[in-house]
Amino acid sequence: MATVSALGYALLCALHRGPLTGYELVQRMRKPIGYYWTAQQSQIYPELARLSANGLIEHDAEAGPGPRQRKTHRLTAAGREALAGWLVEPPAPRAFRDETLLRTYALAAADPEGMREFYLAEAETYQRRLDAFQEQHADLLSRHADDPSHPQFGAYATLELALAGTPPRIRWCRWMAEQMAELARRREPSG
Amino acid sequence: MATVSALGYALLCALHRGPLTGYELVQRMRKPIGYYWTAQQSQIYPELARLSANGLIEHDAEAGPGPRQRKTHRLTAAGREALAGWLVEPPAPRAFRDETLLRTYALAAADPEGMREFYLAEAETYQRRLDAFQEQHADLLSRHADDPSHPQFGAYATLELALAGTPPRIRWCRWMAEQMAELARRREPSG
DNA sequence: ACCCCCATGTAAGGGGTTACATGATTTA
DNA sequence: TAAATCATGTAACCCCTTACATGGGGGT
Repeated sequence: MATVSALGYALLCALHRGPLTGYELVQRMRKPIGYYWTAQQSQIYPELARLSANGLIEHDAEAGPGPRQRKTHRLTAAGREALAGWLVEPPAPRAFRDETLLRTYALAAADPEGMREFYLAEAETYQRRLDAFQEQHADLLSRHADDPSHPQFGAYATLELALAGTPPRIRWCRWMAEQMAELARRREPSG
Repeated sequence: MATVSALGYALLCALHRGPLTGYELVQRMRKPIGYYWTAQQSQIYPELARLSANGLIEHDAEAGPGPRQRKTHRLTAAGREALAGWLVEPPAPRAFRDETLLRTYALAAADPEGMREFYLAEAETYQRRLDAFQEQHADLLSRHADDPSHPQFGAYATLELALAGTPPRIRWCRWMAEQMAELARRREPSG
């Protein structure tokens, strides 16, 4: 019973709705799958080989356009079982790392006007991300994915969290920009 | 002009309020600094040596309790300058990875009752985290760290974001638990 | 001629985690 | 006597990122 890495489970997750080739998996995992997981091509191919060796996936092979075969991967019964077991396991606590928060912690060592621009730029970044999320959310809603028995409800639900979590972050960035403006005003009262 | 890693800047951030020994840095970075950055002891000591070689920090050495010297590190003028420059740089986009969201994406492959328990456990985890944040927030408030010119305003501000971002996550977990209950009810209408 | 898309794979290097190692002093 | 604390350092391993490599087919 070989252990499976988080990346391995990510691939099983990506395959849970139907077979995909390695190349298709690479495409999907460039844009984050479930809006919160990415992987590189150079990770994916070796991991597919490992999952296959462990009997969690299997593939059909046909002649590809290049020098190598095109393989279409799908979950085996063992793979479906391993996935179902993992899904309900409480996740091991991961270390959060957020460079913006790290900068904020040491903010006293920075120029307030520079930090004001920093937070405004952050707010814009998150605003653009929110716009993209809203677009995809609307698309899934139009396909009635808000029904928990809909096959895409999972993807819809990840967007729900993104839509709930992003606006507070944007408000915080704007609030930080104001605080920095206030600081700059105090330090140089006459300009 | 050697490049400095994110970890290197994290150490400069940790040192921005005054000198610390390697051991003290290890203690602080076990619990996340700024509530969003951690590092292991085995990373910290080599990184301190690199920062020192690059002239960004320097240290006094005295006899320690064990076989090695006790070193107290502080920022140099060059270190303070490097930190101030980095603080206002827009952060390189990092890959988010969230196992909970990954599981949610593939939720259709799981048992609804198992997932309901999963989300309830998640909600409790975040609730406990929120309680701890609120305690520290109250502590910093009692020391008037909500003033942007207060030396601890940065730490206070990181807590502000945590306090704004965590409740939506808890509400989402509870909502997911309800959705899973609804799904279970539909699949087994008579129990 | 050159670049992009399909399609799969390997190599090198950085960053992070877990565990090992030393050894004196304090606490149970 | 056993452990925890102080204090610094090393080794092995895994994961991830960037880049290299092959080679046919289609577009400009």
